[in-house]
Amino acid sequence: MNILVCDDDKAIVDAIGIYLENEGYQIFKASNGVEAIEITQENEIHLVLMDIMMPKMDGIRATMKIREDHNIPLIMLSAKSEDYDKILGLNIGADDYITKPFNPLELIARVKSQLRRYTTLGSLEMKTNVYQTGGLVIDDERKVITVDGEEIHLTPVQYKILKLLIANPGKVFSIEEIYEKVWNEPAYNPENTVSVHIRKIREKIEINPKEPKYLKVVWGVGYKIEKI
Amino acid sequence: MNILVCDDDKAIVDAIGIYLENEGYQIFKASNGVEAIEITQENEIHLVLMDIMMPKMDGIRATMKIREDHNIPLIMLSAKSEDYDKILGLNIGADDYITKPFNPLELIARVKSQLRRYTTLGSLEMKTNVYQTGGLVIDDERKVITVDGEEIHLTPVQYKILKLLIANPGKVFSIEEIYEKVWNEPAYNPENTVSVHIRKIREKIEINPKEPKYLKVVWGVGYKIEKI
DNA sequence: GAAAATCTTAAGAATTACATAAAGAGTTTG
DNA sequence: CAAACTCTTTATGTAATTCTTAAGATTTTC
Repeated sequence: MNILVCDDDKAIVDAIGIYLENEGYQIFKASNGVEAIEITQENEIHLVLMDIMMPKMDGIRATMKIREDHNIPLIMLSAKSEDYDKILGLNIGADDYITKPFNPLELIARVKSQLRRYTTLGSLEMKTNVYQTGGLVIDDERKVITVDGEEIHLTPVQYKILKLLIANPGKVFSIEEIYEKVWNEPAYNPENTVSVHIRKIREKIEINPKEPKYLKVVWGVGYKIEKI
Repeated sequence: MNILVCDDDKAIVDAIGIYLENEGYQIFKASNGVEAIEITQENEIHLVLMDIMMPKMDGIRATMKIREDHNIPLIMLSAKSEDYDKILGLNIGADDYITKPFNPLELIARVKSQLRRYTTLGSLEMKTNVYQTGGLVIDDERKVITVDGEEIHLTPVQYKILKLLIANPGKVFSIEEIYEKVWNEPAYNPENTVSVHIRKIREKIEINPKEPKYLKVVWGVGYKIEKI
């Protein structure tokens, strides 16, 4: 995420820059409105922190100018704590207003809040939880499994075992581990039980169960899903 | 635009209500978190103003709960001006934070700022509130359900269940999930209750309830509406 | 290459989850 | 306040899944 920090006081720009870089953001710096506009035009900026009082072009006019072309979140930053300025700033298109001096943690929280809204809006629950290896796909939200595009049906236990394995592709799970993770209880005599389920899963997902392509045994250790 | 104002101090709710109604907004009022959640579920709310300290359920928990289902702008409103609370509020999903006492003009400016962002961003969501799959259509605005053009009648609980499922087509919901989302309370012994309602819904929306076309069971997991 | 260990396969019994019907409790409506 | 409707509970039937048992096949060990 790229953030533009614009203030004529270089010390403030640097300080904010350090806080935000610690959070993993990429920082662009400007010291007046003209520079800020140029930077937004030449780079993909995801959020702007804009001081109001600046030489050349002040933050209010710069904000209006930026808003002509961009819809990114913009937080105003100013020593003026008078309400009139806040209201003006918010009315011309700022998304938030922070008065100096400010608590760095609050600044970061507000930046994150704006970015969260900007990036996740409309995509509430876009996490689809899909695991895949080779032609084997498992959609955990819809509880649907497909092999080479063809939908197959697994029973609940079979599904849980397969999901455990495919969620950690390549990792070998012992029979005890599988039993405990899937059943959520200590394994009593899991060998046969688990192996029967493995068999059933193979019947369904493997073209040739004798030579499994996905669900492989590791002799004396356990089973794994091959990472393809 | 509908705005929910939630505060246990009725005087504040009314005052805010007057300011916002003057701006042309429709106001909904709640005096604690539980009421707030109910209102967001039963009405189309576009913005929430949420106090933090309230009886029954505080604003922090109410915000988290609302965020599970809704992505609308939410402004926190609190006498606590300590930074910690601001940061917490913003981090759990609030879009803004205003400390009491506040300037009404600032409040309005922040409300407008949030709504501007919410409505213009991503051409937001001319949410039609009409869900459809195959010949099954549910118009949540008018609360009307049709199957192949023919209108059918569902009871409130049946309606909520069906809406939950069809709003997330293909997604499987466990019986517990259904119970908790629809009844808004922890599931005590939901199996029978839910399955009876499922039966009733099927009687009404399925041509042949024995072989449901829309409302399918996923064995050992839950129910889903088939995405057609 | 034989013995031991590990894994695979099959089928039926036991268990669990779901479907359905019907009755009683609670709620709303006229 | 009675009728109608809705929701929940109980009981029973049905279908799907899981477990157990046990024999056969494969791999490893000595």
